[in-house]
Amino acid sequence: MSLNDRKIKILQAIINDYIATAEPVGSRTIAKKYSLGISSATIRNEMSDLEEMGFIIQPHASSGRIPSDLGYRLYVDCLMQKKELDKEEQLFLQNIVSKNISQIDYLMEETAKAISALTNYTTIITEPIPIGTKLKQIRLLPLDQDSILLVIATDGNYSKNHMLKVNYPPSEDRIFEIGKRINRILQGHSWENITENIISLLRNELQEFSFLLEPLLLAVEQTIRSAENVQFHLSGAKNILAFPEFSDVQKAKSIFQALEEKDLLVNLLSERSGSDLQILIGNENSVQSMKDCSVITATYKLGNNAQGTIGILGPTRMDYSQVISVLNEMVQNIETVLKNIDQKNDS
Amino acid sequence: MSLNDRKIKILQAIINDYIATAEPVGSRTIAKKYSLGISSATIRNEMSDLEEMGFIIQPHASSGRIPSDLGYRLYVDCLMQKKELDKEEQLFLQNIVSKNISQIDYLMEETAKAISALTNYTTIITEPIPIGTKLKQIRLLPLDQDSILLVIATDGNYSKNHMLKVNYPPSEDRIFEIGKRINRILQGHSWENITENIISLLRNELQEFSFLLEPLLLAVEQTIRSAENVQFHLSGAKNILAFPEFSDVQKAKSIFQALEEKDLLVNLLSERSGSDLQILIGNENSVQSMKDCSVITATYKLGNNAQGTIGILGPTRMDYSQVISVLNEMVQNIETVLKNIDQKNDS
DNA sequence: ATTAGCACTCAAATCAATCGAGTGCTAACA
DNA sequence: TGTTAGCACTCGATTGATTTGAGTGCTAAT
Repeated sequence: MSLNDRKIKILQAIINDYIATAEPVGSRTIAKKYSLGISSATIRNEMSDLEEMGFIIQPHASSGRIPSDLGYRLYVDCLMQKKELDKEEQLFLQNIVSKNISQIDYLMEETAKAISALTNYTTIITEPIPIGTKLKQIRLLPLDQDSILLVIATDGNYSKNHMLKVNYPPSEDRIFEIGKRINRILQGHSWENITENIISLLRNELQEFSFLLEPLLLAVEQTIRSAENVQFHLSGAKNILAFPEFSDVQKAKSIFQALEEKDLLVNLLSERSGSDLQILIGNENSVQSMKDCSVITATYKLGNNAQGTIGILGPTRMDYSQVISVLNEMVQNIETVLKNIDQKNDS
Repeated sequence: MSLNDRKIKILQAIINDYIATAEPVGSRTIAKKYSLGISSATIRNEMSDLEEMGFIIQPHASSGRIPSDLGYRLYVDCLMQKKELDKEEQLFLQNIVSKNISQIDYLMEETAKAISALTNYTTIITEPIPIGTKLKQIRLLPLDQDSILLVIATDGNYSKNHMLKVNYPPSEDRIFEIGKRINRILQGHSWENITENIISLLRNELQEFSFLLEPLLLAVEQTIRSAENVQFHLSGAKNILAFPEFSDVQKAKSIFQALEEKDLLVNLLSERSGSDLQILIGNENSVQSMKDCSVITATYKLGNNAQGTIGILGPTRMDYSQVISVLNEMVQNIETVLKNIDQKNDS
């Protein structure tokens, strides 16, 4: 018994139909809707073979067939035809990137929103930055009579501001000056690097403004920690409720549950096989409560060894070809922009 | 027929029981669980009266009673006893605030998370800032050979950074210098205020770095827009799925739908009657799909005329007294910290 | 005024009957 | 030998009848 051409056509018909309707597909349906030139009886015979080979499943004895994980796997690996995004969709995605170049966390947040809006699936993006992040610039800017804005920028195009309140503020020039000194001392250091030694250096430099020391260190720690943290963006979780396979609240809830566990999702996105585009179908992913879901992940590279992952999560009968084109398009957009930045940095 | 003491005791029992179980409450249940010293028959008579007065409803002829919106209203206005948070909960909430003073958007995000974690309801926070936001400080910081960090701070303790990429960067000193000039020109202006006139001033000052002009203006616009935008934080939406009243996926979905419409929620939170704490029960709120929900909102004042709102959304049978204590505690925490800041600013 | 007692109501659970989409198998056919 | 018409069969889903039980309202006795 071999996977001849006809069997493949039938399998493809089943998968297409099931992706569209979420209902088990019967032989008569295929005979009528897809003009394969053979009768439903013949199709039945072939389907029986396909089931024996493990590509399709009969949920119960007198129902139609649905694709198995293996069936989807074959589909994804061999049968699926690439879909081109139309101009409108391409522009939509390109716009998201080009409008948010200057702030990477906004970019990722908007990317997640855009993808889930376009696909109606759930989007998860991780934005990892290598550990050992170093301080690049620290500045103090006078704002009010008694507020100072502390700006901390680190490796990896990351920056964060902190508002410091002071009762007896130094003059503007002094503030700049103090900022410069702090910068001179801390620049280039990672958090682990900031020893008692450096702290006492700071204390010396700050002199009469020693009350700034504590909030300063706190802010530095927070900034580095949050730069080193896997930044994480999730969007479109509610889309899950739209799929009939999750019309059981219990199922929906267990997925929402999983979606709130950041560590679990980070793991899910990093289950990878070196390939840029990875497709995990049903039980292939390790999260038990998501065995009816597929996750398609793509990595985008920020140059060096920093890379992030975009994952799209939907029911196993998701529209793989659409998702893949969206991912490809988006990764390409992001990489074009970020490589651009990186090349410049390397020069 | 008057609302005598006994009727009130019975109503209270019904509401307490229904809040706990989400099941219609019968006369026998009350007779057994709450030792009111009267028989179920008497309770039945009283319940009949309470129904006639509109405080309770019989979902169908032979079922127990559930509180009506009016019943909850009476409960909330008169019957409910205040609940004190325990030390642990207080500390938990205080910590959230004290750990996030320096960045207001983080503070609100974390506040929303904390409240929904503590109450198991859904939390919505708006953080409105009066329009006509003015630029307070603009600075350029050299970062790399070819990246410049543009820092823009506005009224209302708001600031945002933007990464600028340049091919032929000026020297560090020049960068500072240009930043200062830009600052001198733009400081104190609102977006509407930036006329052609000012732009040409800028163009003059920038001279050979005129290529900075466009990204600069774009960043200024973005920052002001996002400062003036009602910042918005939503957390714990998935909690909705845990309540039996929303075990119908359709209902859950329609609520999730509403929760994604920012404008609608902003309206919901601003439906107010001047009072600091507002409770909208069931149909009292204007959103049709949320007629089975109650929303409790509290305003926190940032001094002057800037104020934000924290809203907690749950089923009408939510634990009003818990939610109110959490809100009071949190508003107090936030105001203490922010008033502190504001007093200093006014000095 | 309260309560025991009882008839009554109605949603929910249970069960049987029916329906129909779909299958597998067989025999006939090209 | 591969294909197909035909038919018996399967089983989930739907429908309807029946039972159950929590709860009520009313009445008459206390």
